[in-house]
Amino acid sequence: MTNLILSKSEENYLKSIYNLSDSGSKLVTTNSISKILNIEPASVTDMIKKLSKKNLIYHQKYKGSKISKNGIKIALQIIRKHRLWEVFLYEKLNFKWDEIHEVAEELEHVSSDQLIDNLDKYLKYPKIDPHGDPIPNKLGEIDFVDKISISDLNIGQKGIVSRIINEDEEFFNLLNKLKIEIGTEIKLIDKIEYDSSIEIFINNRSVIISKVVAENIKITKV
Amino acid sequence: MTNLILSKSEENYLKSIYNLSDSGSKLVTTNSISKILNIEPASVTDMIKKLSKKNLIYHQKYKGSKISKNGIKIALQIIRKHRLWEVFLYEKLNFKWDEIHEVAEELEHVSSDQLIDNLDKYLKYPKIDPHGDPIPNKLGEIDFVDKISISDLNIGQKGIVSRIINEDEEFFNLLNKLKIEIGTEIKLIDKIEYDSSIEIFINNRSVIISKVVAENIKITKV
DNA sequence: AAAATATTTTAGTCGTACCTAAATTAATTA
DNA sequence: TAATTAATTTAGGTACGACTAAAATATTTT
Repeated sequence: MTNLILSKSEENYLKSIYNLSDSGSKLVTTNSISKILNIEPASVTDMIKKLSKKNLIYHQKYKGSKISKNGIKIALQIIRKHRLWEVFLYEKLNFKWDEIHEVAEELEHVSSDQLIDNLDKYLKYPKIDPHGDPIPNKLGEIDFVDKISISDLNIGQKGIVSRIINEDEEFFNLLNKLKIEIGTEIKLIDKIEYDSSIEIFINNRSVIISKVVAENIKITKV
Repeated sequence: MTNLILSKSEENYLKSIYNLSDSGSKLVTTNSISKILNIEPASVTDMIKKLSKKNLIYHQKYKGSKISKNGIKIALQIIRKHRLWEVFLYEKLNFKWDEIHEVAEELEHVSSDQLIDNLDKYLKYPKIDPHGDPIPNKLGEIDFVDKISISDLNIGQKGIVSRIINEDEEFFNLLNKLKIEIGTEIKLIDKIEYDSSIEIFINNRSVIISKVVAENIKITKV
């Protein structure tokens, strides 16, 4: 039951369902899939039936969908491809950090195990992609490092930037200006109650960042 | 009229029509497309209508199809992508010579100009792919070096292997055994009338190769 | 708890890209 | 040149993956 071939659409649905499911634990609603894929709910229902029949998800009418063991396995392989291609685009082809996602969305559907294994080797078996997201290995094993938002730190605590969530260019420019990248050390100076913005110390100076920005920069404590 | 987006199928048809047309000069029959793509003639007729409507080919009922200026332009871009990916797979990912075609067939349909331009740069603007086929540049310009078959040489004449046509593993193994690759010098010793096989001198020894093999090894005269 | 609202599913369509069977046109052979 | 054969097109059908409109179910509000 592992070697079934999925269409590009099926792969995209499965990936989205996995991403919405909190590593496979949560029920996923039809509406949430509809929103993330920009496809009408009625169409989502159709695909849910298809994926159910293939035992990639379990579906209870009007309740929601849960991704199966095998579904997770396949989703992780798609995510692995996506993130390896992102590393390739970023490191070898000099794509900007905010340009890689879109192209990787296409490359991830090219189906060749040899291709992805050789690419992995060529890139020296990277553990994270340029956003800081972990790359599953060939067996689907993945490092779940628990990452917290900057605002979860206590005042005075330090952390290392380990994941940057947002993908648009504006955000990318802001990070560039602040010289924030994966690996940058951050110290929380103060939380401003008024608008939930926070003051942090990076690169030898203190700056204030908004709540939204803070939420999109994940860190690991040191 | 240049920036229309084509489906994977449309791209495959267009590429096949170009390849069958002798660089755009010859009329291409519905049957020949059917054979090369392994698609029934009736289906080919459907697609011919579609491509005609988009002015990528000209079609005369019951006569044949001719690829248009714009069709050639697009076909050459697809071929460019295919060959650049072949270079990448061969040189960077250590694919074998006979393994690259299939994967490149998929990669060629990934649509991103930035991707292909940066790949080109990364590969140092290669002029030929691992089979010896010329790679069109960004503008669609391509080196048409006239290549002849070994059997077109006169006895005693020398040539350099410049293109290897066949793609299967058996043929690859044979070439490996004979140590024939792109760049190898070949001298024609004799033509054997009986079965049209030919005797050649390579790597300091003489060998006899069959008509079929000879036809699949193209050379340039020295 | 009934009514109103939101979510999900069903039913019926549509374009794409393929198919088979039959009709039409072109090419070849007798 | 007439008959046969081959190539091509037309007509009608199918699976996929999307859609809209309407029905069914769940949730929230009054």
